[in-house]
Amino acid sequence: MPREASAFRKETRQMNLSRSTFDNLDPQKQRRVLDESLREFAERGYNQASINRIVARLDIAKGSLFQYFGSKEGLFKHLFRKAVDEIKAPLRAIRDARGAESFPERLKRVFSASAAFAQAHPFLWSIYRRMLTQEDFPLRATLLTEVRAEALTFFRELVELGQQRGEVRADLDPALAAFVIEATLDRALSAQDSSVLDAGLGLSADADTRQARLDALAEALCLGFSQSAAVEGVTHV
Amino acid sequence: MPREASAFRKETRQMNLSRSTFDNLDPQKQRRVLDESLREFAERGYNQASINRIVARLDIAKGSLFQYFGSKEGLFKHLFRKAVDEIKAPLRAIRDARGAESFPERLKRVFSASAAFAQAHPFLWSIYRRMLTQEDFPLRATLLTEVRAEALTFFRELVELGQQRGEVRADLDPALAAFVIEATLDRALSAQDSSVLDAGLGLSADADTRQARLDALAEALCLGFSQSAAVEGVTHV
DNA sequence: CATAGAAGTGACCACCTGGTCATTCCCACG
DNA sequence: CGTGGGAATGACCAGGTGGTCACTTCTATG
Repeated sequence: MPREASAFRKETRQMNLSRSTFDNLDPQKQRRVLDESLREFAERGYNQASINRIVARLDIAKGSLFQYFGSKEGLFKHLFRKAVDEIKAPLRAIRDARGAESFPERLKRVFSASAAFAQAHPFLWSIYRRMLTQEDFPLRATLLTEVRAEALTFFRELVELGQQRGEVRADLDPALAAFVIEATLDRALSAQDSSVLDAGLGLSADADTRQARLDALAEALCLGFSQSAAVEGVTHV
Repeated sequence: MPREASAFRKETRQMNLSRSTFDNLDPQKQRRVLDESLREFAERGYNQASINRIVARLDIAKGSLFQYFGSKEGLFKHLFRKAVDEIKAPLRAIRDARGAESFPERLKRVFSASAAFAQAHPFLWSIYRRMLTQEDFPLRATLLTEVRAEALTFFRELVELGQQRGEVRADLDPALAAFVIEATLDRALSAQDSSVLDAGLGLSADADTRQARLDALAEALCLGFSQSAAVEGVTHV
């Protein structure tokens, strides 16, 4: 750590930017600190996460962490801000991937892309899920509204696009459909890490099975449960 | 509290059953203790729940609680056992409500009955949800296999019954449909207490709107998203 | 009334938490 | 070399936690 770290020090010194202590740190150290903290929050949730534990694992003085972020909450906010940005990017990528695919194909693609993201960034995903369900995070309302609105809007637009193409029932409420999609996807993603949540569906099994089950879920949402024409008269109003 | 309490004491003494201290208590006191503890666990989750706070609210010595239940975990398990029973009962009631209704009607009925239960027993519902998503409860695995398996089985049977009646597509995987139903319902019930989860759908609005939205959700699941026949060729394998 | 045995009590314990700050260390500069 | 100033440190703090236990209080009974 000495060589490059001191080189970086020199550089910052020369630029004489008086940023915060943490910003002046060797980027490698920054990453190490952030990664370990993220892991702790992801594994334990906000309240159970322990600064002492983080510091011990980093082999760093406790005072340092507080010098960097001011407080536990400050550390968490810093982490989360970064996470939100990292989550937004791939979501946008999927949205902007315009293709000639049909609505069901697109939906399947979104499902598997999301699953891949959740698996590639387990800590981010874990923190997001904890915030959704755990109530006592700082800034929960603000952050959640922000992220969730983005996700629901994304799904809504997907549905609306399908309607314009005539692939999705015109009388379907896009917001409602988005709600169902998000609920199903969320549970499916949770199930892939937890066989007890999976309950035998196969989402926590090997990659192929999982993929097949995700596709089947998307398809079930598209086709619906009902035997085509027969029931429509009964159910509609 | 003196009169009836001492009468109860006498009674237990006469039966000379040497049950646990807590069992010998005046039932009213038992209920008070259980209710307040349930509330604490529901509001804070297992780890954040504080024995000190419970005891203070009950105006009881801390030693007493530990005499009753041995430990924090003991108290929780006691609570939990009672809760599981109370959750199972209404589920069975709904299942056994046989009628001539069509599948979509039944599904709507299940949705609104569940919503009613969640509203009538907010503490039970809150603990159930916390355990579903929070990992660090004692007995979590037990709960999930016991209660959730029951719920999923229930939904699966509902779907299978619909298939026998020819109301539900025969090629639909009942377990998969149950998964979607449970995911949607769970999100809907969570949304009714939290406008941030609701995100404008109307589930956290007044009773009428909520009811309408729940019905609409059930209907969307039945009809599916796709424009009837057209898409089927594309999506199915 | 005396008493055994159960119920009730709260000071106390070890441990852990987030947070502080006087001090020391480090190193680029003049 | 000496020095200025940012980075690093860890003993220390007040407060909260689950849990203990020697003690008192109650009361149904002989």
